[in-house]
Amino acid sequence: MISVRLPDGSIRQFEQAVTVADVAASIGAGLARAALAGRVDGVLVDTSYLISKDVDLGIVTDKDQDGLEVIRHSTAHLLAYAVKTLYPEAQVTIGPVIENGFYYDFAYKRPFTPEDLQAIEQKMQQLAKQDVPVTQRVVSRDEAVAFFAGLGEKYKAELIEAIPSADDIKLYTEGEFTDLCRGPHVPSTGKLKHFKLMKVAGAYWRGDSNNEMLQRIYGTAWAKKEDLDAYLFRLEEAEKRDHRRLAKQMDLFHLQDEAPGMVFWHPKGWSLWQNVEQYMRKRLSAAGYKEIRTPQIMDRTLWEQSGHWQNYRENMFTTDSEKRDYAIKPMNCPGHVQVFNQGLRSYRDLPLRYAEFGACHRNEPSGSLHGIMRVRGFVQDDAHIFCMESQVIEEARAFNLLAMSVYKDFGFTDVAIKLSLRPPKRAGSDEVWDKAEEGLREALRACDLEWEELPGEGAFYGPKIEYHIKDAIGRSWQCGTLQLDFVLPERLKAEFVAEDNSRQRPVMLHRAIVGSLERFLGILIEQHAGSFPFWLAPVQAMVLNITDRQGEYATEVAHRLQEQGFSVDTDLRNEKITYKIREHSMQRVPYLLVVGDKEMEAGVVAVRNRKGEDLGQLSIDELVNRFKTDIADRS
RNA sequence: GCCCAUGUAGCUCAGCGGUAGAGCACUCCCUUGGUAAGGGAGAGGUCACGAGUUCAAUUCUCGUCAUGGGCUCCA
Repeated sequence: MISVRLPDGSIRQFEQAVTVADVAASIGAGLARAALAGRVDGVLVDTSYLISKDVDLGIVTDKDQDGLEVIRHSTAHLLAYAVKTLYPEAQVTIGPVIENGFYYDFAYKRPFTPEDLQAIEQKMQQLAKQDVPVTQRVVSRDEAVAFFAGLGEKYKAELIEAIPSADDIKLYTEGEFTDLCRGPHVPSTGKLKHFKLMKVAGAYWRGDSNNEMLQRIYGTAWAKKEDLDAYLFRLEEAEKRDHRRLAKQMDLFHLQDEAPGMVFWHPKGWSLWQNVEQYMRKRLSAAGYKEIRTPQIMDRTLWEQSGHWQNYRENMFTTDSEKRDYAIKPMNCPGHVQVFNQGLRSYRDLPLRYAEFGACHRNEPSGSLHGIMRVRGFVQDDAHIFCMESQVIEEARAFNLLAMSVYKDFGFTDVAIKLSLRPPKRAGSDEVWDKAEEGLREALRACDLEWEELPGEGAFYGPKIEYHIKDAIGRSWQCGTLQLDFVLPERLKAEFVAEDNSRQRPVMLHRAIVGSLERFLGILIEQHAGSFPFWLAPVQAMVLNITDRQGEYATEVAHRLQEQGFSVDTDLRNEKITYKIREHSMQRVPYLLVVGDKEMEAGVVAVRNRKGEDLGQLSIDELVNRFKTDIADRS
C-alpha cells in the first residue's frame, strides 16, 4: 500500500504505484484537467511521475506560482518546437523562465524578422490547439550527447557534455521536437493558451561577448487571458511614463546626435535638477560634509597612479596639449585625494568628508546608452570620507541613516541592500580585500540590515554596498553606494599623523546616495509620471487670467508668490480659460490659480489642484501657507 | 562594442522610383470667453549624412552617424 498525503492533511491509499495524474484523477475530473505538475515531498515533478512510496503530494495547477513557472517554461519549449517546425535548420540552445515570461536562444543562418515572429506565434498557437502530449524519458549523459550530436544540435551537445557523465538526463518530447530539460513540463501543449511573442534580440552564446551571437526570442505567458491583458496594459502604462517621452512633453531636456550620451537641460528640467541638487547639498552639509571642486581634466600620470588608466583606458575621454596626455575625469576620487594631500593631516582632522557635484565623463559603449538613464556625461552626489579604520563602522552607520532618510524624502521606501565582493581584475592584496569585505559586513550588521552578497561584482579598488530602490511600477534601480577603499589612499599616497606621531594611511569611503543625478531625475520622472511632488515641481503654480482685464493683477499675484520663493508663472494669453486649464493640466502643474473679475476685486485667487479639485478662493497668505505645508510634507 | 529595427515639418505620424502630406504646435486676424481643446487664414521640410544603381532616388543598394529594443559592459 502506498499512502499519499495531500496538502489538506487527508491521506489517500493506493494498491500500487500511481502517477501524479492518477492521484489527481482520483480526486476529481476537474483537478485532473487542471493538473500541470506535482509537488512530491516539496520537489516539482511531471504529472507522469510515478509515486512508488509514501509521499506528501500537492497537485500544481495554474493557480499556483509554480504552475505559472511551469507554463512559462513549457511555452519556451513550445516556441522552440514551433521554430524547429518552421525552420528545421535552426539550432536550439537554452530557454529559461524570466520575470513575466521566458525566452529561447536560437542559432540560425539568417536573422528572424518581425514577420517570422508572427509566423512562429501562429505555429505555436496551432501546436497548442493540437494538444500534443509532452512525454519525458531519462537517458544517460553519453546517450544524450550522441542523440543531440546526431541531430546536428551542437550547442545542446556542448551543454550536455558539461554535465558529469554519471548523471542521468531528462529528455522531453513533444511531437517531432525533443529537448534536454530538468522539467517539469505541462502534460500536453493544450495547457498553453495565453502567450505572446514580444521581440527578437541578439544575445551572446553563454553570455560571453567573445562568443557568437545567437537570436533570442522573448515571450510572455500567463495562466489566464486577463493576466496577459493586464500585463500588456502595464507595459503600455510604463511607456506613458517613459522619461524620454515626458521630457519632450514637459520640455525638460533633450539629447541630440552631436553629443551622444550627454544631456541638454532646458529651464524646467534644470529647475528640477537644482531642486534635487540643492536638497542634497543641504543634507550633506548638515551631515558634516564639506563641498569642494576639482579639475575636469588632469594629467595622464595621475590616472596611471590611481590605476584608472590601466583598468579603464578605453572608457576614458582623453586629450593632449603641448606633448602632455590628459584624461577628462571619469571619477572625482583621485581629485579628492589631491585636496586631502595638501598640507599635513592630523588624526584629529578625521573623518574628513569631501563632497563634490562634479561632472564626470565616461566613454560608455555606444550600445549601452539609454535616454538619461545611462549617459556619458553625468554628475553624482559624490563624496569621499577619509577616516581611520576604527571610524569606518560609525561612518557607514551614519551614511546608511542619511541615505535611507533621503530615499524616504523622495518617496522611495522599498530599498534593497547588496554587497559586491572582490572582482577578478583588482588592485590590492587578498589580505586587504579580506579586511575591506569583512569591514563592510560588520558595518551592515551594525546598521541592522539584511543584504545579499554578489561575488565578483566589486570595484577594482574595493568592495561596495549598493542601495537598490524600487520605483512605483516595481522596477529596481541601483542608486546609492558605499565603497570601502584601502587601495587608492595607498596608490595616491594619502597619509595623516597618528596619535603616536607615526604616519598612517587613511581609509577612503566612496559614497553616493542618489548616484548619477541624470539617472535619478529619469527615475523621478518615471516614478511620478511627470506629476512631481510640490517641493520638486519645476513650475509649482500657474496664474491664469480669464480676460485681459485681470492681466496686471495676475502678474502681481505671481510676483508676490515668487517673492516668497515659489516657482510661479503666468499664462496671460488670449485663450479661453478651459484651454489654458487643459494645457497646464497636461503639464502637471500642481496648482492652477484662476483670476477673474471676482478674484481681482476680492484680492484672492481661485485655486484648482492637479487632481482637478476646486479648492475655492484663497488669499495670497492662505495660499503661501498651503504651499509651505506641501513643502514640509514633501507631498 | 555586438545583433535587430528605426530616422519624413517643432511634436506625433502617413506616404512614395517622377523632387512631399495630416493632426497638434507656431504666426496673424476675429473672438474677452469662469475650470480639460472657440473660429478663420498663413508660414514651415536638402525626407539623418555620404556614396552607388537609374533618364530620374525621400523611396532601391551599400556605408556612416544617431536613436530604440536586447546582449556584453557599467570604476
